[in-house]
Amino acid sequence: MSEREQTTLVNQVFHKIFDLLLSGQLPTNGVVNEVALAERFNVSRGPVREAISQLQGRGLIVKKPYMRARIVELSVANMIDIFQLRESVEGMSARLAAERMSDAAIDELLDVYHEAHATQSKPPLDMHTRIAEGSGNERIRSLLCDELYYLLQLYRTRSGEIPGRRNTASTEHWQILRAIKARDGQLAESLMRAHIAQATHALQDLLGQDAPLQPAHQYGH
Amino acid sequence: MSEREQTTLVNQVFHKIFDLLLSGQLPTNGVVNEVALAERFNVSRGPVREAISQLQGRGLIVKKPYMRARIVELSVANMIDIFQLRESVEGMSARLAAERMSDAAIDELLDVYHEAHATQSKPPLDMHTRIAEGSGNERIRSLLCDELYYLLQLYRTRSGEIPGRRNTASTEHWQILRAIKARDGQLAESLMRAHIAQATHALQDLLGQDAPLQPAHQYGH
DNA sequence: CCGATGCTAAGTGTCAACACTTTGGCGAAA
DNA sequence: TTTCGCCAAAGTGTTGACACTTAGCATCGG
Repeated sequence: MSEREQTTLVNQVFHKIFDLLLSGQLPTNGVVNEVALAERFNVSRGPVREAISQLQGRGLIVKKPYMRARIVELSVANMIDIFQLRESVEGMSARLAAERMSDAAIDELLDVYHEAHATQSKPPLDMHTRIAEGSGNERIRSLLCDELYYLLQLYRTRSGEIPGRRNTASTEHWQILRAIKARDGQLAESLMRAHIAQATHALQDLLGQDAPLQPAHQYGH
Repeated sequence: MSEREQTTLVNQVFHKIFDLLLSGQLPTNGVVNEVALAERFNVSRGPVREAISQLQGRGLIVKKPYMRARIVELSVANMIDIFQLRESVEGMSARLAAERMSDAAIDELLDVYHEAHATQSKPPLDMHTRIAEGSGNERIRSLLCDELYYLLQLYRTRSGEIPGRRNTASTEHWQILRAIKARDGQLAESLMRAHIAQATHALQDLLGQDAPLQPAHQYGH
């Protein structure tokens, strides 16, 4: 982590702020202070401003003109929104991957899966990433891997995993990969959607009983 | 349109640059010059920088660290990417709208449709926007109405409408609205997806024969 | 005692200047 | 003549200071 790209401060600051978000080390309340961060990183406010702007673009921070920036509410309701979005987009991603990935890439993906399954260490996110890359649709890949990725990561470290998922996820992944290998786009899409919808339902159950970590009001506009 | 919000220069500059993009008045090549724009608008480079950054976030401009920013390639291949993304997301949007919109909102939407159909003037985009708002999923609404909206608008003014669409679009819209009215989420999703997939196929046919306006290479990564 | 009004400090938006990188063209060597 | 490396000019990244807005607090009137 020490040898980041030496390009542009903005990127470095972006990741530093993100690391702070992940470890929960941001000022007691959810507010983000530009000058405080600038001093903390020994840079000017410009890069910090831009980094915050990018974090806003990725939905991690909410900001209105002269109001202070606040880190996004990670309410269950918000996560349901995100999972519904993922359900549709990752479904399409799987379909396209089944139709367009090269045979070599599919085999490599299967190998990676077997390794991960054997050691039980690899996070399942990697498979979703690879499928998105295999979709050949840059717009979809960017949405899943560049935009939503950070939000998901933040949610996972803040709220922990969704209960009772990890067991079933593995077999679901296997089925999806088989569908891709068989070049069955429709099936791959259905399986991927069901895979994510299951997590969504777990979240909806959570929402039914009580808010887990934070209040569940909208962040909305 | 003259009475914009008087908030923050960045927003004004953002829209001014976007208007320039729409009318094709950007320096001969596709490059975007910060200082030139700053002088043109009589503002400093800061706001222009941030506005460009936001345009980059919305995919209208591509930029790497020290390289000049360039306006995005509006190739047919890129548009296919976007339409595939829309197919999945707007499908989900229609499904959620069918399940969650209030009866009053649905009736109002039907009224708007009838008006538009009578005068034949309103752009169909408005219906998609309203359905996205009706989905109750802020993340999806934002993606469709805040991010993709500008790209679509830019493409339409640059490349014109997709041939042979406007006739069939109207009846397709009507079917989708009926499905929503009937609270049939599955049907609404299928119809919406078919509606957009049809446009996608028209684009793919275009891609098959010749690139219409601009070369069709990837804007990649 | 409680609520509204004006004030002060903190924070954000904007600006102009400085530092670094790229780009395109010129000249020297092969 | 062609190619490689250097150099100036243009453009982007970064900085610190200034202008404006908001949030919290004290004071005042009810």
